Amino acid sequence: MQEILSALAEPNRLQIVELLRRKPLAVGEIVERLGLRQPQVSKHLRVLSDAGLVEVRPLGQQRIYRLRAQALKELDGWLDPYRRTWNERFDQLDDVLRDLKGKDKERKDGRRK
Amino acid sequence: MQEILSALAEPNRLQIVELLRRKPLAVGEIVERLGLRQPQVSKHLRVLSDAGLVEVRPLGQQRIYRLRAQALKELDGWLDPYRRTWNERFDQLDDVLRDLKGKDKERKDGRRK
DNA sequence: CAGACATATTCCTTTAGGCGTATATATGAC
DNA sequence: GTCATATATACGCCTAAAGGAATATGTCTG
Repeated sequence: MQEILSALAEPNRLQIVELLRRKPLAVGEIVERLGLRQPQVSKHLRVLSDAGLVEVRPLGQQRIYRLRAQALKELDGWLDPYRRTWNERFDQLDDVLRDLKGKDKERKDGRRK
Repeated sequence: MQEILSALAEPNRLQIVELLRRKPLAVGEIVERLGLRQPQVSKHLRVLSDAGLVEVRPLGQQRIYRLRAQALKELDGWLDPYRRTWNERFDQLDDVLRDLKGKDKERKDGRRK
């Protein structure tokens, strides 16, 4: 998860991922579409690959990269517990206020849950 | 989006977010639970706040940080187009092979990763 | 007011990572 | 084999950003 997030955190890599959303591409195609230099694209693809976000298949002398759904599903799964939370009451601040003060202080502002 | 991702890419910050998933916390509580030093926690919270991932409310001399659902929803929304894709056929490689070669050569690479 | 507590900010050092250039590796055509 | 093409890797440079220590800011109590 950590690896996935830091892979996506780099702007050019995020662009690559979004490019690959449409369809798998060879390195050279990514190079020309993003206007980056070939070595940087290869390096970024390496990082994305290590993070499990893309996979490669050779086709002649070129390498076709495509997205791996699994990695994105992992990210999606990470969001799961948060989804549950933000549908309930997300402003539990008042509860915490009570926790922190706790010792039956008076509540002069009159706020309640 | 970019900002959200790079904020989450830092391991300690990701931990802070996961801590705050349960309930809002004061800075000092985060410090003791994560075993980090107070200035670093404040700095990380600053980054998270700039990215819109958390918000603060003062409570006496402490500051209560809590998650902002909105930011996570944004991330969730970013995944949307991918969700659609990975439910269909995600392995369009063969299509692309045909596109690139145009003629049907043999297909026996068989190598993985 | 002083003094405590909680948090934020500043300054400095160190490290991680991105970019550019050059080069290495691999495959196909001849 | 040589050459061309496609991609990967290595090396050095440079900037962003993380960590540490000290200090500033802010708030409460007496």
